[in-house]
Amino acid sequence: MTERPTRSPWPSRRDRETERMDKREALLQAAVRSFNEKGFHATSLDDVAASMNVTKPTIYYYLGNKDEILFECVRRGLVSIREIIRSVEETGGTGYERFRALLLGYARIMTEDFGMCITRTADHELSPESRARFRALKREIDATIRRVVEEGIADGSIVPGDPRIMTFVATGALNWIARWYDPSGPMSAEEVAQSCVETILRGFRPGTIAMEGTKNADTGSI
Amino acid sequence: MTERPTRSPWPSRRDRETERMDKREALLQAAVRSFNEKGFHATSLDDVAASMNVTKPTIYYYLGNKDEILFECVRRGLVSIREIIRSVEETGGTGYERFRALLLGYARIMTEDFGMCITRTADHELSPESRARFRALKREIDATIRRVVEEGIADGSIVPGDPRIMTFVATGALNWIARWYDPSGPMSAEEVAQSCVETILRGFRPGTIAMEGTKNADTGSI
DNA sequence: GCGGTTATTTACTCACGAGTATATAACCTA
DNA sequence: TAGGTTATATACTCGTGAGTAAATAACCGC
Repeated sequence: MTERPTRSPWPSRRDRETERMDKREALLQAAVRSFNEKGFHATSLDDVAASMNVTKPTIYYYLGNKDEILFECVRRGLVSIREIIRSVEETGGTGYERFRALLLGYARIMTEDFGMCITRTADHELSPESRARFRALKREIDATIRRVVEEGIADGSIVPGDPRIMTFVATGALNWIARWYDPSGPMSAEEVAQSCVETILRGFRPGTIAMEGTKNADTGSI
Repeated sequence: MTERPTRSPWPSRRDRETERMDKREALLQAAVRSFNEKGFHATSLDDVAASMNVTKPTIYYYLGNKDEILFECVRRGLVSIREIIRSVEETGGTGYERFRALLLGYARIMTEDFGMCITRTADHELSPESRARFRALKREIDATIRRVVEEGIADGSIVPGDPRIMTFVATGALNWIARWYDPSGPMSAEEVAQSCVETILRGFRPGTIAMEGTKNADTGSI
């Protein structure tokens, strides 16, 4: 997307570097799509390669072995979540407000390829080393969210309860999006994210006092 | 557990039949445990057999092929859920009351082997035929729960909203139990089930009017 | 247009694990 | 104790797919 003048037939060094990255990205995309669609084990690297009109060794050249590929996929998803959380943490506001913004970001990521890959990937599909890193990242995210819940309870903006369970319930409901959301379905990713988060926060019992709009600007809805 | 007098060394026909069923059950248990722990693909039937001191052909004798075994595991979990739902449907009460009882039963099953297997199993791990039956069962359960939500909204006992999303959020949060619950951890299955359901129903915003006890008798808590 | 680097392919190896044919043991019945 | 049925094991086949060695093509700078 960098604008350059009339393309020379002799690509510059920078072009070649970009091309290399593009190829890498394309292969990773093809891999994550296949992992999500058919599952990690049922995905053969031959097929992934073929889908991009190359052969298996090319995949090894760009991405490494199958375990490294899967780990890179979930890593990206988890890093996205971590970044969302980090940016929310900086905004300030009550625990509840931060929790809400954070869940919204989390939910959006769950509708994307790398995000979906996180919850579709079971720990034991990764090598022991990757698994340890995978778990560590998840634990870190979990701990951060839990802390926000605790702060919300402390400042009275979130209903009291067991923060561990509350975190699992909220993230569990969002993780599940990755298992049922269909981009070609009737709802957009953004609609799904917003309505899921609203439902989680609101609960099922009537009698809640406040009722926030579903589409207020501060959530950055499209 | 059936009490019989001093055991004869010549087993009756009935004993032999029972023994056969016991063996079948034991093998199925061994299989589902391994599926849950190591994943379907990483589980070899040789290992399952070895864990019960037999060899692979014995598994085929009692249980059929790997796909049939997995399907039987998820089938059992789903049938349990269906039965819970059916029994709740008969009790009557407001939509909310039935919804609550139903989620509680659902949550309990999610802490058990066959229940866990449901959410740990991705559709594509099953053969096309089993997958179709798996999906049909899940759809049926989902539709029933959604109907209860709709009835609750209609009778004013459940907060208004999109019943589809509400069902996915509630069941998603409970499905996730199967991914983090550790029987050897600090909380009992019953405690987990109750607190998760409470959290889902209550939501996160302060200001809810009623506050039900977590351990009232009508939920059949242990 | 030569030498070296970068990119990609062909053509393998190798292990693993599902599924099965066949033997055989155990045991029950007549 | 013979003959049949039930239960279990041995010892294989076979496909699949990860991973790699080695050849080769493409291209770049000089």
